[in-house]
Amino acid sequence: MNNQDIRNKLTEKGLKVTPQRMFILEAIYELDNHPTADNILDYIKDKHPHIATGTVYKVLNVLVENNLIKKVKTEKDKMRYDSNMESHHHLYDRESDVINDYYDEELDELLKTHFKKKNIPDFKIEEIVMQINGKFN
Amino acid sequence: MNNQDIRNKLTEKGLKVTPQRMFILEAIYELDNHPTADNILDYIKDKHPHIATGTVYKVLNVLVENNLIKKVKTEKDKMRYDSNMESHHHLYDRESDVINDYYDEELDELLKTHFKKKNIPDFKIEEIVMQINGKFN
DNA sequence: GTATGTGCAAACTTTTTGCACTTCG
DNA sequence: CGAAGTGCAAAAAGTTTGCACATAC
Repeated sequence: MNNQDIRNKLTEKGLKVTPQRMFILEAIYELDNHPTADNILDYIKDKHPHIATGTVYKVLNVLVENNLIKKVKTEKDKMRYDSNMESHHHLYDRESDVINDYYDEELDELLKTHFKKKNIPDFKIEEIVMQINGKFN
Repeated sequence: MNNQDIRNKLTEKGLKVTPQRMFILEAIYELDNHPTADNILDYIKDKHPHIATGTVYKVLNVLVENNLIKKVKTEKDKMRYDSNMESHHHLYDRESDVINDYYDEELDELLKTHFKKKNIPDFKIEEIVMQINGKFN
């Protein structure tokens, strides 16, 4: 993911390209382990000490609203952000609060078939995210 | 779920039975739609105006640690609590922030079979919770 | 040039903490 | 009686907001 790609992602959504937005998106792609706002702020502050905390939160909200990133919540309090917009699931370790992405096309196919025949009354499915809780070793 | 049942749940875990713990557990069973700490506090304050906010949070944490209830996270800020300890999944509507329980034994069986043959390296699965995002109508 | 974004600090919300007092077993 | 739980108020932690100034297009 180079600078031009990031720039394109913003312009595709009709968002103005600002240095802050570039840094923040870059940070989320770089910090691949579902960073918190704080992680992102730390990462950016090294190179660009003048960015404001409020700006980071505002930009993160704009990015979420424009489907460039996703919010992920764990059982800890902080909100975390996910740059991965493809269909994927999460392996989550309560103890360490680590989230890893999990891809499984066979599983997705299985779910698709299952929910095609098994209709849920009064509910229209848009997306299925499995949270697989357990322990890394 | 009567008072004696609730009392038993506490004693089984070796927890002291206090009025506050009774009210809080009762409230979570009663407020079945995955209440927030605030919902619980409101519900209890009607009958027992002297309960302290700090106590509610402390008790909720004790109940979670002792596997009497679960934390449920959404994309919103507040933590929510689930009295349902059986294996089940969640239907979640982002817009209204409503969570409904979803039971599907056939699905659970499917998942069990799938993950038996599909081993995830370096990870030991303890529990699978599906968050099915979509819209209620 | 103008709409939009940013910096900063203050405020807000949710949750935690410390400590004196109370209660359960 | 002693260990554990509660109330209260203060504060911590995370996030949002308002407004003057700056910048992208």
